[in-house]
Amino acid sequence: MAKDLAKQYDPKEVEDRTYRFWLDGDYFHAEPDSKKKPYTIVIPPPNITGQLHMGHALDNTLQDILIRFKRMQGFSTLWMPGTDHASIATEAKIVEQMRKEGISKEDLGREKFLERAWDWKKQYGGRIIEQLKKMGSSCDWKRERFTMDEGCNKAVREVFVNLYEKGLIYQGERIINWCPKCLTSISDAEVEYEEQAGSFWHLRYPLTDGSGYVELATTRPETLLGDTAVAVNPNDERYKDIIGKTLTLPLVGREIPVVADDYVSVDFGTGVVKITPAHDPNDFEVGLRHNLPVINVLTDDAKIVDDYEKYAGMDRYEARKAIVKDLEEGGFLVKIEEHTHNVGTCYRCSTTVEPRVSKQWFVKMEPLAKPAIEAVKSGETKFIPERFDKIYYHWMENIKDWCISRQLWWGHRIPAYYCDDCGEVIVAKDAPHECPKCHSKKLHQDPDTLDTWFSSALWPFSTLGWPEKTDELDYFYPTSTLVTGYDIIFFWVARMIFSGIEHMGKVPFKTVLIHGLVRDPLGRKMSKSLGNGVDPLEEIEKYGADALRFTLATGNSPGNDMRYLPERVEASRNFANKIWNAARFILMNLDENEPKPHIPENLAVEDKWVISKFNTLAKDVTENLEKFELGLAVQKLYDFIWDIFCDWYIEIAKIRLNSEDKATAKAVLVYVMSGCMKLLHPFMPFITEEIWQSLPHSGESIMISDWVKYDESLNFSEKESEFESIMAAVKAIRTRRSEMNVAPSKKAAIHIATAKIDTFETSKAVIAKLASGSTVEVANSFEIENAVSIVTSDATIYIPLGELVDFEAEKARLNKEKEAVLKKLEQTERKLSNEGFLAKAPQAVVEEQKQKAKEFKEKIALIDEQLAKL
RNA sequence: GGGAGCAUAGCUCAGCUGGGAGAGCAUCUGCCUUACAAGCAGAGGGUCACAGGUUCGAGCCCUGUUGUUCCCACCA
Repeated sequence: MAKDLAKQYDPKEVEDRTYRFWLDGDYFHAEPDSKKKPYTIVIPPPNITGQLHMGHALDNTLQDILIRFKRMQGFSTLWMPGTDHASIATEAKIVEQMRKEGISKEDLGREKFLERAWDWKKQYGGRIIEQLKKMGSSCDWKRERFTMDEGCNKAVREVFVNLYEKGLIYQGERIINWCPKCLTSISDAEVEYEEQAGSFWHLRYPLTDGSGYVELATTRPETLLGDTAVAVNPNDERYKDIIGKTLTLPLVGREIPVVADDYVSVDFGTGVVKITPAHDPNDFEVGLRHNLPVINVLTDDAKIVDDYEKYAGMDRYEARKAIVKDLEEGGFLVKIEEHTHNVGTCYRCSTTVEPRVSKQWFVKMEPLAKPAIEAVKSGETKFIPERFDKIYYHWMENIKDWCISRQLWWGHRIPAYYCDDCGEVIVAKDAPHECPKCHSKKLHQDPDTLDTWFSSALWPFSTLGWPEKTDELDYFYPTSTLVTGYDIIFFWVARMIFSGIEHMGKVPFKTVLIHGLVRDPLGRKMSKSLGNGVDPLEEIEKYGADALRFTLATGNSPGNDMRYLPERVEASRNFANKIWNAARFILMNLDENEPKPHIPENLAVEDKWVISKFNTLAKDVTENLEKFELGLAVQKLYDFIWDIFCDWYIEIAKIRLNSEDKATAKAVLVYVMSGCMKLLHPFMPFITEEIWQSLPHSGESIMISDWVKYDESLNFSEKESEFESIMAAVKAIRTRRSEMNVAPSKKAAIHIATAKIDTFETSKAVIAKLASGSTVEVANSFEIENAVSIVTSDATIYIPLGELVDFEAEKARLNKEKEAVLKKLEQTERKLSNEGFLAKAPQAVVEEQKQKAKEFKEKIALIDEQLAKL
């Protein structure tokens, strides 16, 4: 940053250059260091298919703020980066791409398909990493990982085998959620429920003995083909005598029993439920209890199977229409009601999922969930904000076994092998050469892959080298803070917690900082289909990365959503510009060999005021950051820099820079500016580095400089309040002049009558400069004609503005002012006359009120004095 | 059906353990004051959703109501 700078800050000129400088300096890299304490964050690995969106921008801004803060505090700070293979999302994209070329997965074959997927990874996997760099993210890129790299693969196999051997992974024929479009099973967590308008078809099934009909209602008439029973509540008087009888299934002609089961509620619908064990999770359970056959009537892609000639090949909704029509014609349809109900959809493609019985691999959850609940209850892992505890407990306590096998090719292949001769199942880290039971060499591996979240669950330790015993694992695990959105607590956070406890014996992180979603100005989720997403890269291009980061950090409180408004980025950009210009001003006043930042001797009152305020700021910002109140911290920095430093201190410094005493003022400017850059650095890394480098400094980079520490000896509270008297006078004069429409160019003499002569005498020049005074005189009292009078709590100020003075207006104004003060005095006195208040309120609060009452009374006296003169 | 969040200035939101209501944007007035018009100085604007309660004192704590957003839950 040279001294002859542009009036406006140009982020484009600074950002890439500065980022390269950091990389060249290797400042992002962390090593285990016994002399330092570790601070670790693992990045939520973005999908290789992904492009940076506002959610990433927020998430990574928060992480970078914490990382940079802790790095400056002297921790050995590791931010572990990487990407996720995102099995289902990536596979879907590649299949889609192939479809456009007219090729199917089967055409290509597994091996070729995987080659293609790896090509995709090579081509696009790095894209989002480059985008994260644009944000200024200080990740340790030397340690970048991928969920399907060799180390992670090894960790996955290790975990699978461990859990299998402990009996915590098993294979079973169960009802699972099936996506007919993705053609794979998905876990419960991957199903999203949405309310849909549907119908309730009332049907009647004839009793086989010809004694009548049973009426029931269903939302899915097409599943009738797979009905193997009808159920009623055992206590339902209406149906007591048909329990045990059989019905003839319409259209199919199969005889099915009437069973009694508590699952059926007496007061819903007709009290009769058709049971289709193959296509409904509840029915499946009922089927188990009553030993009912399971008849699958749908294919992989949700078409009717060949067994039902008439409907074979129809898709489930077509079949529904045909079946309803046939039921109607056969006299089995009683009526159709409108009915809204929850329909499960695939979280990736939004297709309605089809519950389906199939053989899958599962993780037994209960034994894993228990210690994971305990870890949060005991405070080993803390959620911020705390309310997410409850959500977590509720999920963990009601968790069902986790279906982990996927009928996909892109992912970690399940390390299970089957003997073609004897059917033995072998689960092993490495492919076995022969069957341990019958020594056959004819083995084949399970074709399925694992749920993407299976490998991300291991991320906090697989990235540190587990299952090897590495120094990194020893030093950086458990990690310190996990930063993520509330939308993936179940998918990821919960699973990392139980995995960490199970495989490492320790929770994976101490704190989980939860943030909300970034929404559009109308409060809607940003989405591709709505087209309301804002591209962070475009915003960076337009306003700079610092402005974007500042916007996302400001006003963001943990767990809450925020709206992204263009005006706010603009305001942030303006703030960056403000800082830039403050720096320009300071630089143009510095000498070639200006000393490094220090606190000089002979501080003036305003110096002590600003230093004391800055000292308090450092304390507040540090405390806020330590409590994860990033939004509060950044707000305080904004207020200090703009209001206290720029609008007051720099303006005052202008006087001093023309005087004898300029060295002190320069030193204070440098000290405070440089310190502000440090405190602001975690939030706005680029501009702060640029400015810090151009100011006198020691060290290579601001990002590895020492954090500002609060220093009790710099707390000048008396000088603060002294200077605040001066500020109050300046503000009061400005307001009066403004009310009277006096141009700032019109200077006027200022006379200050006060008991605090020394205080005001010292700051005469300041008052003259900031309040447009031609001269400033201070005395115990003045007798001045034709003057405007202004009363503050410790002074009466006269400004002879001759012709502008309107005595009637003056009188009215003074009376209005008196009125206002009287009201406040009344409030205060009411408190002070309350015995409860005097007896129970803390002494300090009472004293404060007494002091106020005194000040109000003094001010009223001064006003009365003025009124008497008019 | 269960649970949670939110409701503060025209708009978007802060307000950290209860002690005299804040910011940005927008509006109005006056300023090119030698860092910044992406700026400076000033002004207006709020029954802190509603109703109770606890307390000397409530935007903040408790109860209820209304509105709104979200999460969880297999009533066919």
